[in-house]
This record gives sequence, structure tokens and C-alpha cells, in this order.
Amino acid sequence: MEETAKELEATNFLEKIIEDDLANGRVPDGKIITRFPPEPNGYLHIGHIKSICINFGLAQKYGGTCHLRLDDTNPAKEDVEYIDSIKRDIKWLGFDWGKHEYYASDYYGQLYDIAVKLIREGKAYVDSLTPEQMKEYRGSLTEPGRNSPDRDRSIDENLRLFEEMRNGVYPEGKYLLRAKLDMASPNINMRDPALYRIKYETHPRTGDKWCIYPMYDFTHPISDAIENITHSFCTLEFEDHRPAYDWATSIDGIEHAPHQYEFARLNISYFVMSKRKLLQLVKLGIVDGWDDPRMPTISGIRRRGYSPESMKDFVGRVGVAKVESVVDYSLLEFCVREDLNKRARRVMVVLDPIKLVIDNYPADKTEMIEADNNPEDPSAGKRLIPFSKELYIEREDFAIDPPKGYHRLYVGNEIRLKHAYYVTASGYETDSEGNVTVVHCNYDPESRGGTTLDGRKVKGTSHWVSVKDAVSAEIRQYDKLFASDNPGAATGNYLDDLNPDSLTVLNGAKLEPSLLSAKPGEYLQFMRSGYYMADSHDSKEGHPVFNRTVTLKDSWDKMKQKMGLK
RNA sequence: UGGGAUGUAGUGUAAUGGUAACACUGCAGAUUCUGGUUCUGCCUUUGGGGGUUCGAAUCCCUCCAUCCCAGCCA
Repeated sequence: MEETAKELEATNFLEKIIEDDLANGRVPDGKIITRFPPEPNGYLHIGHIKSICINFGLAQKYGGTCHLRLDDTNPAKEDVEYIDSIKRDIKWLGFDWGKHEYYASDYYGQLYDIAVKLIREGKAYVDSLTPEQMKEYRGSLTEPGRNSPDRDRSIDENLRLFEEMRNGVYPEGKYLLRAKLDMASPNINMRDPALYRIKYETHPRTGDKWCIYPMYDFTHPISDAIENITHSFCTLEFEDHRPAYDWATSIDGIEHAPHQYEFARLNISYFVMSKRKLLQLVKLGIVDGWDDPRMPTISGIRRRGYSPESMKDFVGRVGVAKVESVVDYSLLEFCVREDLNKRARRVMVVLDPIKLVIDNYPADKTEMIEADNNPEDPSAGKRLIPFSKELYIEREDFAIDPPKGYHRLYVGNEIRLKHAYYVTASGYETDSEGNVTVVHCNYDPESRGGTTLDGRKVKGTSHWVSVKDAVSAEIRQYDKLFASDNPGAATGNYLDDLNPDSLTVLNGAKLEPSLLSAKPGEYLQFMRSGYYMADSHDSKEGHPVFNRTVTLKDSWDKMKQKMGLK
């Protein structure tokens, strides 16, 4: 069995379907064709990454092609702004649709002709029911619907009315073109679904050429057929639409019959993913826009500093199945950290500074300390950092009364200043409120570079920045947008679960001088704190602004919580 | 008995009649010039009940639970 070997490669049920179709000669020329069909009515989010990876990824894996098709059949909600962002986001992920950029609106002419043909064959009719009446005639989940009085309208009259609809003779809502299927079907989608509605909206691409627009159940399957799509993957909620899909693709004259397969959409704890809610967060001004770094949009993720590789790794680990599920936010953070650990350039930034004065270090001396840019990647090279008598260190790296297990700086304790020297604290100064303002210490000149000949160990290592060489910057400490792992579960309103601390802005941070010219797009690790990236909107040469992508894991913080210190 | 779908560690996903597993999380430890990384170990799993079988997560019956569907949205 030659297909046996291939089947072993499949890692999920969609791959099994493809391999089975390939093995049984059900795919023309052995080239599968998939499509990613977003509606340009909002920005792509992390849930779409799964769909993108499935459609583009599977085409790639099996030597096929993937089309980008903008499903633009509702001009009331769609906009070129969204089309542009969608294309930018897919490219950022590293996928390429090549010349296969299509629009459902490209097929309006063909769709119209098919509709006319259906009318001629008595398979579609123009209905004058109002929306309220429609609903009433449709029946309910447990009761069958009733036929519309217009269902038996003559073919000639249907033809005339439909043409007049197209010509703008009637106002919106006056008439509707419906397929004549089965009003008693247990599947509501088969109860004479709407095919065309009147809409006086200017379309982003067809302008005012049309005032009737085709519906999803009609457009989508036929678009797939026109493009010779072999595998049409969509999310679970379209399962009930598959009979409509199969109906549309089997209309006489449509030669190619693609198949639809459904998978579970991606849900992540602490996130909201619906376009409606994301749009609301933007409209209400709760976030800075679609690309706010707290948004789960691809543009938000990019601005936050997540890497495309980590996102692809993430959706790969999540897998593909038909169970509605919620993935732990911790897996997302794990993937981001794992990837950034390999690629981020290490730098020293003191977020909440206090001064450290080395009493036995010459006042006028500055020496350049050599530091690795990335210990995980020697090819990232080294850089020189200025070191002098007065430094900034992290406020939480010094304690007057060190708690149990604390191995940072306290009077009498020796620590290492990263890459530089060992220092031992000798005393400290406080302000009138008792806050530490200055820590005094002495350094061991023999420990230059961060080690000593005697091989003695120090337990703590602090990062530092030379006072006279320090750069200031705005640091945006982002956290989860929602405080609940299931926003809205408790009250029914997801806005009740907004995390009040999702953004903390730090203005007093002190940075090593190399950061003065940091550029958006460069992955950084502020040592011992987290991963950061310069903000693409607000960071300027000489006035950097950084977004926190994700914190480093912090086992000391965990220990403190366990000891009840936090 | 409206229709459609789905139930495997805390979470996600494998295993399709032959020893239930991988990842994340959590816990414990080792290493470490980042309390990061890396490494080691541990915890916890087939929705319930019946049946077929030498053998069932897998096949059959039944019950239960959850999700989706009543837009002129997609």
C-alpha cells in the first residue's frame, strides 16, 4: 500500500482527509487548492492565524496553492482599510498568495447569471415578505416553516422583478431573491435561503455598479467552485451550512464541486476574539486602536513585539480538531518566550531606579565593559557599555531587611554587577519618608568581567546603568486586557472584566545608551525583566518608547508570593 | 426524539481493536555571570452505565453533558 507511508505523516484530521483524497486520485493533477476567505470588515486576529496556517500551511505542505479571497459581499460593513490590513498581516506571518488575490465581488456577474438561470428553472423566486414576516414564515427550531405566498410567482414575473431589483427600481427591503428549497427542512439554513438583497451602498471595489448583493450561502460555495478550490476549510459554526454549500455547488452548469470541512475555532483564555467585541473596544476608546498592543489582533501582536514564528508555533501546538476548546494563555506566553529567548538582543534597563555609589571607585573614571548581545547566540556579537562610580540599579535589588531567600544586595552582602564587578553594600541613605535614595558599596577591582580568580561565588547578579551615560525612555508595561480567564462569564458583560492594570506607564526608567536609537521590529530582552520592542507609533530617534511584550518567568516573585510577602 | 456536532490529565492535542501518550501548566530538584535559559524527576487522564471481544479510548446499545443553528451578517 503506497498510501500507508503518507498517511503516517498526517497530524490532524484535515491532513488525513487531504492525504486520503490525494491517494485516491480525487484531486485534479494532485494539486490541492485552498483559500483563506476573510471578510474585510475588521482586523485579523490571532484566531485567524489558525485559519491562515491551516489554509496556507496545508497548501504548502502538500504542494498546492492557497488563494487569498476577500469575501466582500456586504458593503455596509466593509472597507479598504480592512483589505489593506488583512494583506499586511498575512505577509507579516510569512505567507504569500502570489497572483492568487481574488474578491468575491469579482464574481458578481457570474453570480447574477446563475441567479437568473435558477429563476428560469423555477428554482428561485422573488419574495416580498417583510423581514418580520420572513421570520414568522421561517418557523422555529422545533417547528417547520411555511411557504411564502410569493413562492409560486411566475417565472416571467420573477425574472422581471429581479431585473428591476438590479436596476434600482425598488427600495431596500422591498424584495429578496430566495432559493426554492424546503421550508419544512429541520435545517433552518435550507428553508428557502436568501440569495440576493437590495442594498444601496457604495462598494469598495464595484462602486455603485450594483444595488443588489449576493448572500454568503450563495456566494461562498460558488466562489470556491469558480476558483477550483479542492478543500474548503471553515469553522464549526458553518457545519449547518454545508447542505446549502453542497446545494449551491451542485447547481447545473457548475462543473467543479469543492467540499467543505469544518474545524474548531481558536479560543484563548483571557481573550475576547469576536470582531464585534474588538470593534467595540476600539470604538469605546478602551484601547488605542485596532493595533493597541493589548489587542489580540495581528497588528496588535506585531506592535506588542510577538514574533510571527512564535505565533505559527503556537497555533501548531494547539492542533486542529472539532472540539470547541479554550487554550491556556500560558501556552501563548510560553511560545513567545521560547522564540524570543533565541532571537532577542540582551540589554540592561533599570525600570525603577535607585542610585548605587561605589565609594572606592575613582570619581572621574569611565571604563567600557564588554557584554554579550545574546548568550543563546554567539553570532549576535558583543557590545561595550560604559561603567562608572555612580550607577542605577533596580529598587527591588536592594533590601534594608532582606527576606528569607533574598540573595540580592543588602548591607554586608556581595553581589555581581552583570558583566562588570562584584560589589558589597556598605550602607544606604533614605529620604524623609524612609525610602532608600542611595546605596553605598565597595567594589573588588579583581572581579572585573564578573568573575574572580579565587572562584568565590556570589548568589545575586544585578543589571545596572551608568548614571552619567543613562538614557531616559517611556516604558509601557502591558498586561492582559482582561482580568478573567473567561471575560463576561460572571456578569454577562465582558467589559466588566477589563483589567484595570493592563497598562502601566513608566517614565523614570534608565537605559543603557545603545537603546537611544532602538528601532521597532528589533526584539529586545531587558535583562531580568522581560522582552520589549520599540513602539512603532510613538518611539522616535532620541526619545524611545518601549512596549513590554511579555515578562520573563519570575520564580523569585513566585517564592515571595508563597512566603506571603506579596 | 427539531437538526447538526463534540466528549481522552488542570489546558490543548495524539493513540482507530493490542502496555494511554506528548506539550503547556503545577510541584520538587540540579546547573547557571539573567531568581531567565538548560537539565532531571513527580503529580493528574479515556463523561456514566451496559454489551461484543482473549483484549475496548477505539466497535455496538443506552444515558448524560456541552457547543452551534430561527440576519435581507459572514
